[in-house]
Amino acid sequence: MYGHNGRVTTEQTLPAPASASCCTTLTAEPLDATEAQEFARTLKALADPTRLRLVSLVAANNGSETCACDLIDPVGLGQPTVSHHLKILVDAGVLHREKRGVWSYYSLAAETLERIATFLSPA
Amino acid sequence: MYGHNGRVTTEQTLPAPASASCCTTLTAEPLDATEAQEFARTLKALADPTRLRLVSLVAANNGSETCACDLIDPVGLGQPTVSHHLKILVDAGVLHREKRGVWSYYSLAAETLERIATFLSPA
DNA sequence: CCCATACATTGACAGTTGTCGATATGTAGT
DNA sequence: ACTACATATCGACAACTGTCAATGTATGGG
Repeated sequence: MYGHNGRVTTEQTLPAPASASCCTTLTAEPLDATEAQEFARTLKALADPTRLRLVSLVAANNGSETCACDLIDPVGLGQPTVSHHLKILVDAGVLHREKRGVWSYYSLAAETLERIATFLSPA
Repeated sequence: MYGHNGRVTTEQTLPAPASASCCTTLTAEPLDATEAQEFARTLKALADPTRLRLVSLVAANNGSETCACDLIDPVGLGQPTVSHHLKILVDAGVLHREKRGVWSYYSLAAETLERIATFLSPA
């Protein structure tokens, strides 16, 4: 996989955030195994201190665009490691990536965060 | 640990959900490493399909109390495994445990869910 | 006192994850 | 073409995780 045609921008490894989970909430009714797995996947992407910091850095920088190079120093890890974390966040639909020139610009996927937040919201 | 006085009810392995993070949100300003680690810990507890189902089962059963025995069949895993997951959820402050007689009753820690939900809420 | 029951803990094991150094890929400038 | 640079991918490795079978611990009933 990972064709070499260079047109990988804004990749969407997932077909979509799935349909059934549009209004599902954790505390309303018992989750079936499929819903559980789906939400666990997104939560897993967020459940890492480095990735939380990456998301917060991108979000805080909302006005101007954030490229990967701006994210390496703040988190204090190697470039491949940061790239790895960003991929996980993009794959999970938490961040969007747009390649332009040599740079990759990241932006927040607010919809996903919103969805998870309301999913977890009790009552 | 785990004293044998039978009065282990509502154990609180954590001193408290920490103070600084009372109003912190993911998207407002960059998280420092400590805040990130703290939220990641709670998110990690939730980032597993089995544990999500356990929480939803407990929450859905809000009226009557939920004992561990009621949770084993629905998730289809062994008793030790379920016990293990419940411990993780209790340690993370997502569930409360109250031992009474031979049974352990679990209830939702809505505060924690609320806190995480508002933390993730964008804008 | 003994047994059945409910739950927790232990030890083991495969699978996953976070990190790194090395390398590959692609872009832009000279 | 060559070089410089930004980013992604690969391969490796230690650490962590989810699961189970076996065992431990405590409670209540005879």
